Amino acid sequence: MRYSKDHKSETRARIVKNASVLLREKGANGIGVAELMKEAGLTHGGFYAHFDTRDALIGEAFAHAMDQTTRRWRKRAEQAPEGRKLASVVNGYLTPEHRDDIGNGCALPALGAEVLRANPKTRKAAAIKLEEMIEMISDQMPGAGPKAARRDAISTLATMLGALMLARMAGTGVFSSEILEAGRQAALAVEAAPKPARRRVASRRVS
Amino acid sequence: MRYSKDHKSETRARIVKNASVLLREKGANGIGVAELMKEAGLTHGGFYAHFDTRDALIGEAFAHAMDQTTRRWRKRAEQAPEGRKLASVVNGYLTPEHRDDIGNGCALPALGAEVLRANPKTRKAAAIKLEEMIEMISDQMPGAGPKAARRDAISTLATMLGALMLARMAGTGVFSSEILEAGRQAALAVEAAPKPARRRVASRRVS
DNA sequence: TGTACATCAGTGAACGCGCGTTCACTGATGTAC
DNA sequence: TGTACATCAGTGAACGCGCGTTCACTGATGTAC
Repeated sequence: MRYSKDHKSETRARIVKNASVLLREKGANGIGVAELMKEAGLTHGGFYAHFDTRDALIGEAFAHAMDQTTRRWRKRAEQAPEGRKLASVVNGYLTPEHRDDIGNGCALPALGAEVLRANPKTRKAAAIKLEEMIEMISDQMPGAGPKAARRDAISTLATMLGALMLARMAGTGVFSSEILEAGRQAALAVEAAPKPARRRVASRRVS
Repeated sequence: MRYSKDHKSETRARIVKNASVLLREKGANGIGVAELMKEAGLTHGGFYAHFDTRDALIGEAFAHAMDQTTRRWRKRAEQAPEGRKLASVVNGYLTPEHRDDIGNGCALPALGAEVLRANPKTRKAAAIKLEEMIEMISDQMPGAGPKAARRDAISTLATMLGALMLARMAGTGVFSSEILEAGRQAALAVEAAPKPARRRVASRRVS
């Protein structure tokens, strides 16, 4: 072989990694093959030696972004002392730094709406990875049973993701900081609260 | 005039309204001028008699979607009995019907990520409309002072928006329903809880 | 060891298509007289 | 009332540009002998 043994697979991995950042920043329709290859130090023609279509790369970039997100949470939880694991994830999530770094940040707020417009295979893969994320958070949820832990993991994740999105929409000023803070308090309250038996909510009323 | 007195302004309003639906469904890069005009029963050439550029319409469509969302919440709150106003908004929000109707649904989950990529004027307008939304929810928040009401309004909105996004990512099955239910419980718990003085959360730790 | 050939990651010109935008034109209806 | 003209929302052909994709080619290096 003309290059190092796995030169090609390394190039491919680099393209996917770069694409997952650009995907989060600009959305699936915002990134072009030429730009992607340039980012990897190559020219556009070589793209099809690595991927069948642009869409195939997009799918891989989605998966990469979600896996990266889960991996980051897991690492953060592992490094935190017992009883502070979930708080560590939440506090690392709702920060100005994360708010301002969409490309390297959580896949959910950046790609949640995008993934719905992707092809069925990509959507299915994303749903499975979302399951994994919830399980990961659920594992860090203190007290109560596994059922309550899962339910709280879902709502905590929803609050985190929602607060980050709102904070981004609010810009970078005090309004945005206020949102981050409110989100942190709510997310941390779930685990911190000495839970009274949570009463069942009245049956849903559809408008 | 050849047509009814405000025929042109009605046509214009129709284009904006249709665009705001398509915008939520397909994203800003997913809708073309020709498609938009066809939707309004016209041909593409007439577009520029109504808008300077495609981007100008996108901006108006963003604003329309957000205003429509706020208006819907306000109406729902007004129709609910005292003490059930926020619950009415939450219960109308986290439903399978809303989950499955992105085009006519809340602007936040559909456009939150999109708006960040829009031009500064549109972003600024969105931030102001987000303020209005939070105030609207805050007005329905029972108990506590105005400061706590605002904080709770923000976190409730974050949970609602986040849960709807997660539910959409999860598809339409039991996993998705589970997310809607967990989100509803968490959002309703904020107002339902006989709030003990909520302790301040320990200082933020940035990772 | 040296030489001819094979391999293949990457190059860059070219193609076709979609889309935003322009523009000369249409035709229905209001207005002037 | 009737006729000529003005207005203007909407039409549809055309243009230019960007982008996904194709393809013949390059050139560096491994392999056969």
